Amino acid sequence: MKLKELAGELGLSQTTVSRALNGYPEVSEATRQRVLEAARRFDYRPNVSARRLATGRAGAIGAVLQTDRNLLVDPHYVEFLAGLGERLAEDEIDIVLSPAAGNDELASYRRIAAATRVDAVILSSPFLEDPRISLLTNLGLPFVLHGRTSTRTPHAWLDIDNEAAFRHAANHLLDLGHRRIGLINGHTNLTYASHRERGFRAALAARGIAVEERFIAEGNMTDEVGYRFTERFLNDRPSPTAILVSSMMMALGAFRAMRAAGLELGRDMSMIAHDDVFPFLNAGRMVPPMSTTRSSIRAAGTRVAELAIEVLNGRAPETVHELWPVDLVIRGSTGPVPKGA
Amino acid sequence: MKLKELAGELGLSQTTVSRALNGYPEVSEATRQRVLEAARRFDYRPNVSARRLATGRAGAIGAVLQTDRNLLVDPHYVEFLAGLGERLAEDEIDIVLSPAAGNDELASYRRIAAATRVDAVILSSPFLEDPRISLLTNLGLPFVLHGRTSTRTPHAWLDIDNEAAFRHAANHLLDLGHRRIGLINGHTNLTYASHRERGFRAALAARGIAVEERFIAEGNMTDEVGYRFTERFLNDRPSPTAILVSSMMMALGAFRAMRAAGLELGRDMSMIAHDDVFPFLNAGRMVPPMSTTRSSIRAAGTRVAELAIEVLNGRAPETVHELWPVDLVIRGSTGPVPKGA
DNA sequence: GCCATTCTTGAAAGCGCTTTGAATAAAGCG
DNA sequence: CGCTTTATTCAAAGCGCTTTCAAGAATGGC
Repeated sequence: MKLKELAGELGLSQTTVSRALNGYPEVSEATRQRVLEAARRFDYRPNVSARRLATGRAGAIGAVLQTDRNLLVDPHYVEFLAGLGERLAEDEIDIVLSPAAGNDELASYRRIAAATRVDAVILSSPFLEDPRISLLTNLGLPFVLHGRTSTRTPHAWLDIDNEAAFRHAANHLLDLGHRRIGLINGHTNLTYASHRERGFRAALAARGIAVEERFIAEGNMTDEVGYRFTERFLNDRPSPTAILVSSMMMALGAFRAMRAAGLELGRDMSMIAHDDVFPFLNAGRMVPPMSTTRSSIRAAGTRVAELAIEVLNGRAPETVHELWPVDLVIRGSTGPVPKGA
Repeated sequence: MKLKELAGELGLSQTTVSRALNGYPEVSEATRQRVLEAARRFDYRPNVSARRLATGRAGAIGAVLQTDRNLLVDPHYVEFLAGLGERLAEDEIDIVLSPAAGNDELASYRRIAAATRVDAVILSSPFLEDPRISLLTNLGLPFVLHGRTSTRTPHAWLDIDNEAAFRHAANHLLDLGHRRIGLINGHTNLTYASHRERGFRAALAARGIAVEERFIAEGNMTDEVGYRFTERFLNDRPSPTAILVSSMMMALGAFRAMRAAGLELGRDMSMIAHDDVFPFLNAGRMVPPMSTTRSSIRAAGTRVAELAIEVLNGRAPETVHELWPVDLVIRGSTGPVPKGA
């Protein structure tokens, strides 16, 4: 069933039917109802390609899957995508995934822009200096960034307040009496990791406590990396009495390392981890329950989708800035400094 | 730069230019070269929507993102997607992601079929009884299944030989003298998990060894679940001297649990885990190196993409069946039964 | 009751590409 | 050399939808 046929059935022109279906105002209400009813009855579905050709819109938003940069082909990103997709589906916008080999990443954005298969793209996990921003701006391909960069080019972004989150977390540990605090972070060329480190340092500095550089580590946000850094910290005497960790994955590894060292989390050592709120990884149900800085990455995805839609509808990208506060959730993995430590 | 303009520049018709670019034989080699050169020079990019409209193909393949079923929004699936996308990109086929709420999953496939935005879909992690197969068959939407079902409806699939993999793994443990062997599996309503259990049971049965049901467990393939089951196994005396584990994630948890119980992996206890070959989780570099049943899920994605393309090009889906053998890689996490166990 | 508005509707012209059917030029054959 | 094949090229007709431009019908003001 195509538009022409439907129009034929109704004894109307394609024009009118098209308008009725797409909610244009210059159609009488009676006609619109008649058209909608018929469309339902004949199960009419507009041909997407035809519509896209006619409107010049792709009806899709792009996301790049970093197949090489391990870091991003990870649960954090998937959760974010889930949120994104949920919202886009409401507006019948597809999310098309472009896998990109890490080294020619920019080339892949160029390809995306040239191919005109998407109306906008979503950027994630930016670097402090991220060439994608100016590239896309120059290419004229609309985008919304999840995170921030130090780039001056104005653009749309949504981010969580990583700096404040880690400042508060560190403050909490300081309040508990901890003085040797470790930080297991993501790679600090990534903005969020850099912001977290900044927050961490700020908290210590505010109390005149020197940061011990050997207790600051960065790496992929995986269990394994969490394990190794924690192990290293613990072999270094005097070792930290508390650590701040950038992801729950890393926290799992850290936890393992503590266990392996015969330490009990929450008693012998404290830990606060950043929790992106994965459905399959409940910080509150762990043993002991994990103290976290918490912000749903899925919710961020949903909102980013919304912002992208607004931008496509004409909202000026440079007016789109959202900075979300982050909850600090104190549970059993944090406690006072053990005696004699 | 559009086709018409390019043709104008060349003094050729659109027809000829189109054919030259698309590799049709009825163009002289000289002309083809001239056209290709000009296309490069003018950076000509065909408009995808136009091409899709003209060819009647969506130029996209669908994949459903289970946003509710925790299980699938997971690293395994992402790896698979990465492989899929890599291959599809070569043929300029988009992969469009549809997030689906778990309960109305079938509805979302119906929507996809109705929307005609994709030429085919990819199915993953099927259940033994999976209604999607007959649904899609009835809807006439081509698909390739990664995995198998017990459904009789003929269709295209690619799977790894999970049964043989776990049979071999169990056999290896039996050869080492183990008699109490545990199995930590994914949910057995999923085919692959069911096949693995079957392989496991077959191996024991072949040697006349009774399976101890309390050492068979299934759950989400996460670190946490691996931890809990292993802990449970170890508290049950006599406890298993070896376990078979369905994913590396679970294996990490199992490892943690052993550590916590003061057991050394590879000496006090043996473990073989299934390794989907994640770039960020190297079984060989763990301590001790993990013995695994190994099969790259990314490679499977690549091949599934290829098969999907073949199906779209006319290959009969019922002729598309691939069963991949699985490597058994013995490393340090397996050893003989400890004395006195 | 007349003319200017405001509503509704339609014919037709694209959107940029592929593909059919035809025409022309070159080549092959006896 | 005349005629059939074969190799190249092209004009034009879609693909199914949106949208411009125009026109007819209905409404309103005076």
